[in-house]
Amino acid sequence: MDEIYHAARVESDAQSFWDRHQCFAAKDDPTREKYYCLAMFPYPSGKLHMGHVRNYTLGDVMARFARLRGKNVLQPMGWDAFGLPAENAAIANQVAPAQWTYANIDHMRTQFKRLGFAYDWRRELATCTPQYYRWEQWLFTRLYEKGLVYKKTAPVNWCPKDLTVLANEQVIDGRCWRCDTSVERKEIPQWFMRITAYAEELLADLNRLDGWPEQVKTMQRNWIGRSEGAEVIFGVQGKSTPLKIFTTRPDTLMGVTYMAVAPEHPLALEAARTNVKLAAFLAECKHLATTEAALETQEKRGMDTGMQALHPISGAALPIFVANFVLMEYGEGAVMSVPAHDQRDWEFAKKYGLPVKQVIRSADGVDVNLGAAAFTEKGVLVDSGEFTGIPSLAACDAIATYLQQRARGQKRVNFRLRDWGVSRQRYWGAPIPMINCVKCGAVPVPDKDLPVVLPEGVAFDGVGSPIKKMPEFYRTPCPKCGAAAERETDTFDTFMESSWYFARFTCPDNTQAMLDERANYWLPVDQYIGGIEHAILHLLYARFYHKLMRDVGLVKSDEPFSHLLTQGMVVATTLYREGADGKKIYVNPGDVDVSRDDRGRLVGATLKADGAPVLLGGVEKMSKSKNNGVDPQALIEHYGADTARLFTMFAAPPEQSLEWSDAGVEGAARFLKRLWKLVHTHVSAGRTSDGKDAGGRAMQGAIAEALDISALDDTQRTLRRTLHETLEKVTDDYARRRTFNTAIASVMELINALYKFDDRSAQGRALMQEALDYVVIMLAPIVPHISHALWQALGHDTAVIDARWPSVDASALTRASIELVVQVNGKLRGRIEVALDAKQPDIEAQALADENVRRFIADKQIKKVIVVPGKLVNVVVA
RNA sequence: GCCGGGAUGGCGGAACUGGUAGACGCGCUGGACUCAAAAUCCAGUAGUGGUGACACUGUGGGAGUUCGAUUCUCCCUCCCGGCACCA
Repeated sequence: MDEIYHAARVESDAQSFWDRHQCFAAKDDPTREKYYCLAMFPYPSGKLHMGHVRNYTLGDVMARFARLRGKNVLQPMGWDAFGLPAENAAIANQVAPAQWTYANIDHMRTQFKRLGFAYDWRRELATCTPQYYRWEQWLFTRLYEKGLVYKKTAPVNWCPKDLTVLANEQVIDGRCWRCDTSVERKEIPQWFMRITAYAEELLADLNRLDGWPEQVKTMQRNWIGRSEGAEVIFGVQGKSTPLKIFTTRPDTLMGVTYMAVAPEHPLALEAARTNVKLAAFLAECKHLATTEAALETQEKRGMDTGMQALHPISGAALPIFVANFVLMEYGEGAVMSVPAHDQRDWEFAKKYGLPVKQVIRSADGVDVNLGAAAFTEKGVLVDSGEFTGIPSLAACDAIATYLQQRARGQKRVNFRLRDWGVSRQRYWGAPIPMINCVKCGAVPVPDKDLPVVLPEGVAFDGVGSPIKKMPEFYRTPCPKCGAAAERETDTFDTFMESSWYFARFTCPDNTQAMLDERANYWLPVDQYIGGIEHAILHLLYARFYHKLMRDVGLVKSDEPFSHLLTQGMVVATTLYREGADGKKIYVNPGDVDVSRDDRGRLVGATLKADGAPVLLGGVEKMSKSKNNGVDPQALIEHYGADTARLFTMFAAPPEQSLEWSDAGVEGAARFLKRLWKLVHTHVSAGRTSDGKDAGGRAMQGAIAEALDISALDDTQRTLRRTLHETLEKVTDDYARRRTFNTAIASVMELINALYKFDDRSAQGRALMQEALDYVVIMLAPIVPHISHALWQALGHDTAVIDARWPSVDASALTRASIELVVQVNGKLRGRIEVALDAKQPDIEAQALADENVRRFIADKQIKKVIVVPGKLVNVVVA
């Protein structure tokens, strides 16, 4: 064993050992308990950033821990390879998206390997290959046959100057990010997946996901947004088509004073044909991005259409307004407005001078002041005809029943969840396998013609998708009638690929089917790890997809991920300069020199290239678009993979967001050096007699004699108790709490204790051997390379990855006495040492005898004494 | 705007079920070793007062529950994530 720790050598040795022995090639083995550990696969953006290192180290730690506990582990890796950044890179660098993507994958794969992750690389997949996306196309056509896929118009962000569809990310303050033109909403036909058909099940099954964080389940519940209420049908004066709405408060129906419809609603469009001012208002409403945030924070505005709705019970005529906050794709594109009992309606009514009619009073008789705000609580109905005097809850039922009997409405459950729009008017994605025939309509591509391959060698001019200008791609005969037809040139949302990759990893080599029986051995994923930013969209779509695959007979389980760990984001300060047009040009933290105040806070930064200052933005998620990712490459090259892994695990608990700073890495490196030195000192003290090597040659055999627990002295016994207490804590931290930072801290404490334990006796060395063996195993999931080397140095014939996690020796944990804290009125005043089995009166007496405690009690009267066994005594005085 | 989180020394964080606030690490200060530096080792390190034992204050701000609150409840401030076309 070398005296000095050489990370680079140790790491390449360990990695070539794992390679040589195919250590991480997962084999289906129904006789063994399987453990499928998966970290969300990366988008190949170019190079790894710190968020990746954190994410994949977490996964690797859990996979390696499971292996030490005897599980049959699968841990694969692949690439979420379709997406917008490849198109941006294509425009910026004149390189085809495919070429750019594959080059990034190659680079990032090398970086992954350098970090020593225990992946089964034989299963690697990239979603941009036809071998992968053909099955997604295949499933889509199955779902079309089942009626779970349909086409309808939906709005997109449209730049009228560039004549192109923009992603939400490309709309900045309502304007196109390239040309600054005000963006418009444009309705175009798009494909949808009927996720709403699974809304009830997606909601209900959250209750069975015991291994998921409560906050994620809450977010998904709120997103699905199940609400009970009623559908109400209002007549429209002079029209045959009624106005249908949904409300969660049918009890307030008698308080409706006006109706509000979306700017795209047929009634609005009709009214605008003869009303110039209204037409102008509708045009203005188009200049709004498609995001809900933009919708909810804009000024609420409206305009009277001049049309009248007819109240379904009273028959009263109600004005119909167009309102910019009502959206066509939510529900029916229309709402009933009750200003007295809904705050948004109240504000709108105040603004436009509409009547406010109270129909609910508070149940406890407190006066309601509608001059100040709406009264939104439930209560008792007033001024509501035959429903007057009924409490809200009962009134909801009564009114719904009344409406149903007259065919003017009914009880209904409504979901906030909307169907999933999967069409993208972009190039770098999986082609949607549909053909549009003038005669037959939309026709799915037959199985024998799949996959529909995306042409890769394309020229990219930045305006629209290249395949929309390639007749050789889109011209094709109709599979049904044979007439000339056109392929769909839109591609799938990239969430499609990431919704089923976890299943494909179980059988990536199958060229005949999407999945096979192997999926049922490995699925569901036992541990899924990924950023909290995916709490809703990705995780909900993946759950939906899993149920779709189940219902076409591909998998047997109901849910894809039994345990979920949502890692906090790695965040960093953003740095930028303002361009000539006022737009922010983001600068990478690696390209600047920073200055800090004496408290270590960032106060300024200058660009290395020109020495001139750059501006400080907020602290945000590390991302490509904000250019605030920290490149871990230099860190790995300088200190090694183990130090990088150790530091990212030590810096914060996994679920917490982590603001990156380079400080502290040194401490992780120092710890590994101390560990190495400790083992080296122990090993170089020589082998036991049965080790038989006085000449210092490499050899097999024990380094220390067998441990005889009964022969230990007090100091040795104390150390052994510390060792087993540490093992107990670390095991719990790994298995239950997943707080690897505290596990590392405990091992650091143990190492500090081992440094102080200077005992060259035979039993002292035997104890040191046990301690070092355990330390190496406890650290092996986090720093696998150095552990590999140290395990061998400690005289083991087998590799540490094949070791078994040790068990706590309960007998080592016993102690004769315990320290209790003594408080007076809740403040710490003393400590006492009591026997483990001490009785309460004896403990009280001992506590009251403490000198400092008596000082604080003085002549005051003792009201009571609280004894918390094993913890403390609190004396309460008057 | 809505939904979900977060805030603890100079810094990252610990305190797991309401029971010793600040484990572990970084940084800093002093010392040892060295011609010197680096590395390493030892000691100290929340603030204020005190030579000291120790005392008082202290977990974003305000109120409350409790013998006892970083932890539970209510209100507020700021920060972060998501909001359906970034992934």
